[in-house]
Amino acid sequence: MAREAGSPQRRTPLSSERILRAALAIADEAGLEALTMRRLGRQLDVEAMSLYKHVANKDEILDGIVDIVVGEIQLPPAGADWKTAMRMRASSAREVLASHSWAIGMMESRAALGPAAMRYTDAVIGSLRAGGFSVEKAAHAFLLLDSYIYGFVIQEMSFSFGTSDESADRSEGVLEASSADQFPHLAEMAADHVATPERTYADSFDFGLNLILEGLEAHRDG
Amino acid sequence: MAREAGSPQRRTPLSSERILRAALAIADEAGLEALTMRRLGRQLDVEAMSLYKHVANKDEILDGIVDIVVGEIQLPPAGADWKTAMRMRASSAREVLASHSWAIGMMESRAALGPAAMRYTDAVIGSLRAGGFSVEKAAHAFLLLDSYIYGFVIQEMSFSFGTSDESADRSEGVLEASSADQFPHLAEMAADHVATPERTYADSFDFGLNLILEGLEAHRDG
DNA sequence: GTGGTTGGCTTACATTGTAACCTACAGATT
DNA sequence: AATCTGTAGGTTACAATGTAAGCCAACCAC
Repeated sequence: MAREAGSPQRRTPLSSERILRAALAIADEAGLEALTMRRLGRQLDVEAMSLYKHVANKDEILDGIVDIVVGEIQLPPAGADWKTAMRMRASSAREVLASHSWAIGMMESRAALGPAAMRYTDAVIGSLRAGGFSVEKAAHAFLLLDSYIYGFVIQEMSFSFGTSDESADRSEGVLEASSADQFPHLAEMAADHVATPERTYADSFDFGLNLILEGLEAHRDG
Repeated sequence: MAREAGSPQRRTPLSSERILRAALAIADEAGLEALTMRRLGRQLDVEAMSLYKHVANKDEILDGIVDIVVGEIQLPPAGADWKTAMRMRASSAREVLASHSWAIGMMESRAALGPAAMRYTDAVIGSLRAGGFSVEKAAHAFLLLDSYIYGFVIQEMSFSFGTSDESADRSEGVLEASSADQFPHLAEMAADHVATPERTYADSFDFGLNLILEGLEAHRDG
């Protein structure tokens, strides 16, 4: 089981980075509920308890992988004007969060910002301030934009019938059987959505984002 | 241990409603992680396994209490114009979700809409359609508004230092020690926030909500 | 060398969700 | 009334989880 060519019997030593990297891989491939200490140990070819020599507990691992994910989000480019900067970081955030679909659910519980989250937050606020927003307006804008991004990803995830087979069955059943008469507007919209599978979400995201950006521009120094 | 005065030895029988009600109480009072089948049984003066005569599994309970919470959200009043209707249901949603702070974290994982969620969704869409939105525009508006609401509550929760003691310590420490020079914009904003404890969130919520509503009005039949 | 630190292993335990089975009583049937 | 049957509860048991405690071998500075 030698990993390094250099010393034949020696495997590459553990480290918190290696642990986090492996934890992230498991969460991405098998879901957050599959991320157990024992499985993480197996992945790293090590006993579960050995992990505790490098991390305090599982929560620290969870905090760590969330911060890694946040670190993948593209920072708003320093030179660009605030609107395009926000557009870029927003679509990057949506992309990143959607590709680690478990991450959104953790943002809520994990309170303290990791280093990447601080960097990200600071950069976003900086971009807004440079664009002419007062501290207070920048706070409002930041909260508004991030609320939209997070909330959108949540909904995008929870409506994702199309990948899951049984949920498709269930939702189709529910929508067909009962709601046609009981919930006419829901049925109408669902019927409209059937034709357009996923393109709609990207459109919707851009629609909302543009609406918010235009609104912010109008209120920028109100 | 008789509960009913009528028959002295007989306790009030279990039912899925009673179980859900008790589960909701536990989650509210002690947090979602305190909601275990054994504790739920204890609360109802019953063995844990007896619960399974009324619910299929724990997930069904979780789905159930989420739907109860959604049911607490005030539906958009049918008569009112769409803007005030949206304003009312949005602030009700924020209030309800904030008072069951565990609920937001579950919206993401639980895919299928429960009956209350369907009623709610249908009513919101109906209100928008009645206000002159096309099916497509109503879908956009719905997604935008709900994204904002959910995302806002998430951030409101995760920034809630003030109740938790240790998180206050931590965040203050982090913000003071390292970030003053490394993250100047973050520090600046944090300093600004120190003076205003919670009033700011209500203001911010209204600001964003108004901005979105105005934007939607402009795009209503674009 | 030697003594200490360190990174891994082993064992163990409390807590979780839940499967399988048992029991006693409420009503229906005879 | 006597019997049957379904059901709401209890009991036991098990596998999986996070993690505390202690052990040991290999490396390090001296």
